[in-house]
This record gives sequence, structure tokens and C-alpha cells, in this order.
Amino acid sequence: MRRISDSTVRRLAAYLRFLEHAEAEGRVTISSGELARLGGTTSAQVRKDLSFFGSFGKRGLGYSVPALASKIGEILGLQRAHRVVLVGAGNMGGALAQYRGFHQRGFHISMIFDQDPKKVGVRWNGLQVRDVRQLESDLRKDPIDIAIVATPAEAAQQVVDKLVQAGVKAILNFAPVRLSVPPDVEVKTVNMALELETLSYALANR
Amino acid sequence: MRRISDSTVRRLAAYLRFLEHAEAEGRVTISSGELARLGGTTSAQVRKDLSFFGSFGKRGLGYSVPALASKIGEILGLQRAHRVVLVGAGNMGGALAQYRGFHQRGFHISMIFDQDPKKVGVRWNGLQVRDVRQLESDLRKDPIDIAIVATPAEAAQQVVDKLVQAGVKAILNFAPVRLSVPPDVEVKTVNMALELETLSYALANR
DNA sequence: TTCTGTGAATAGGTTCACAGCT
DNA sequence: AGCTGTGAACCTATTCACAGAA
Repeated sequence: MRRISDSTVRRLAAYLRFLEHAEAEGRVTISSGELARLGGTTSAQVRKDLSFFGSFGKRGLGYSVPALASKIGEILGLQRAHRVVLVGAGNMGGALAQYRGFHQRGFHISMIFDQDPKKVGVRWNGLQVRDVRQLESDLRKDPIDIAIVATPAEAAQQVVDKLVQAGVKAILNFAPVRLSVPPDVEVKTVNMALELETLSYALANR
Repeated sequence: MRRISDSTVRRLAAYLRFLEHAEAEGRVTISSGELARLGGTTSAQVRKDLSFFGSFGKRGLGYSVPALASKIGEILGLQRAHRVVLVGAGNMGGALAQYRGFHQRGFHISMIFDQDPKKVGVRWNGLQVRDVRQLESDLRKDPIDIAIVATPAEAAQQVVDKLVQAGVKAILNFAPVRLSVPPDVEVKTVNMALELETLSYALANR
């Protein structure tokens, strides 16, 4: 299969949300134009995005809402739940552990690690915070799919090295640093201060 | 000035971080090649990014670290601090209010609003949580530069409408919804579940 | 007639490659 | 010799436009 761009994948995830809303409302079909309107794109973009994976619509009619939802879920690998490990039980880690959106979307946080002895052992959201020194061995016993890194910047790279050692192939990083990983490991970094800086740029250049 | 792409702006913000590190270490000059290595790009990319704004280097030598840092700070509008309002005092709001990275970078959260009467009045990080019904009038009395929206999805659009009414031109949104705003208002949405979904896609298609 | 699927055209961002300072 | 600044080439994503199925 041809290499799919990140923007296409993100839009697919967005379409899936709209399809789920439509499905909840009992809608049976939806057109590329309507998906486009909901997602802030164009109908051609929607059709092109889908066309990379097959042809799922009916000309003159549009797409079957449940069929397309299930197809996109399959493309994104969301038919099954994902086991997630959270590293870093600070403020951000806490917020992420509680965050409903993850669970709703099938991302289940099933272990939490921290380095701070004062935090280790504490029950958090039904989960006991573990010592980060056990990270590798615990993950080997009980593999997970995705890791979320919410440590301070200084600790992030060494945590990531351990995660990679333990075989983790997908990492969502909230620490404000560029992480180096082998090419078969996928990292997404969410850098919140950097987002504010792009807003500052927009304000300064109007 | 030519329209600058979002990717260029984000890279500039990244270069600025590296320059600050270099400056702290007493480095005097730096080459595009080194900035590229630190930022995971190419030297041509670095030079091209900078070239949109002028020519700041010396051929054969590289860039003056402090001069380039200050120039990029100016481009991004970071010479002055920014006043930030946070709307939504839930888990995520709490984490954001405490987040060091914002303050370090000159983004000062100076008001917090929530809708929940149980939260209103509570002191949070030295700030009293205000009633969201006062949002518009408080912002008119005391304008801010940037708003951070950390409410549930259902509340986000109406909060944003109030912010827009109150004259806010830049919004960082953590609610998992597409927001509609007038064209002169800049919105950046951080959708964390969506980031996990792109990781799920990567795992499913290896 | 309506709306999809898709090649072709366009736009935009990245990389190349080299002339020109220092 | 070393490294910048930049037009040109390249590549990738988006938009156009239309043939074809319902």
C-alpha cells in the first residue's frame, strides 16, 4: 500500500467521529460533502482520503454510515482496545490518567510508573503507581501497545530508551524534547508551549 | 511579507530552544547544520526557514547565537510576556495551570474560569476560580492575549463564542471538537485521543 | 440528477546545488 | 575552506473536473 500522509490519517480519525455521531442519530447514509463540512475540508479531499483504501461509497447516494465507520475503524486499527502505559505521575500524568477521552476511544491505561518514591505505591484511579526501575521487566511480563510519556524533559529520553528496550513501538510524548528512537518506533510529540508560541506568532503578524 | 507555513513557525520555535541552550553554554556562533541536527531537519531547511525573514548569518561562519535567538524571539512575538486565560478547571485545566513550561516561556495564566459552582471561588495556584458567566465582562475590563479552553467537548463552542465576543484573537483548544470562529481568530486544537489514533494506525500498518 | 472515484492540474513545501561572502 | 542565501528542481498534498454508477 502506498504511504499515507499523516494529514490523511488525522482526517480519517475526524471523519470517524462524525460518523459515530451520525450513527447515534440513526443516519443511514452520508455524503462526502457533509463529512467535508463537518471536518472543515472539501468533498474532494474526503473522497481522495478514502480512495487510498478502497471505494466504499455508492455513486449518487453517498456512504453507508455504519459501513464506513467500521471500515475507518479497521483502517485505524481501532477494532480492538489498546493497552497503554503511562510514565510520569505528575500533574500532566494525573490529568491524562483521568482523561475520559482515552478510555472512550478504547485506549486503556493499564499501568502507571513514576520515579519518585513518594508516588510509588499510591493508588491512582484504581491503579497502583509502580517504580520506573521495574518498567522494563514489568513490560516484558505484560506487554502493552502504546506508551504515554509525561515526565519532565530531562527524564524523557532515558524513559524512552527503556520503553524501546522493552519492545514498545508507539509513544505519545508530552515532554518538551525531541526524542531519538529507532526507525521502527513511532513517536508523536505534543508540545503545548510550542503551540502557544505559534499562537504568539499569529498575534504578532496580523 | 509572504505567508509563512505553520511548519516553518514550529521549526523556528524549536530552533529558539536550541539557541537558548547554546547561549546558556556560552556558545557564540552556531551553523545551520548544527541547528538542523538538533532539530531533526536539514541545514538547507534551517537556512530556508530563516531566509523568509531576512539574512542573519555570516557566510563561512554561521549565526551569532544571541543575535539569532533574539531575532527569532522577535519574529515569534516572544519579547513580551503574554497574558493567558484558562477556561475549564477540570483535570486537564489543573494540569495546565500548574504546567511550568508555559510560565517559563512567558505565558502567564492570569485568570481561571469554570462553570461549576463548586469550583468557583476556590483558590488555585494563587488564582481564584471565577464564574464563567463573568467571562465576557471580566475580559473586557482586563484584556488577555490568549485563551486556553480545557472544558468538556459540549461546552467548548459556547465558551469560544464568549471569548470571541470579548475580543480574544488566539485560542488553544484541548476539547476534542472542531471549533468555529471568525477568520481573524486563530485556533490551535490539541486532540490527544486523535494522536493516539494516529499511533494506532501506525501499529496496524507496519 | 446526484454523488462517487480518480486521473490531471495546481499549489506548496522541501531538497538540491551553487554562487558569493568571510 | 567554510558556511550562508537562494533560485531551480523535485516531490507531495490538495483541488479540479469529469466520466460513470445509482
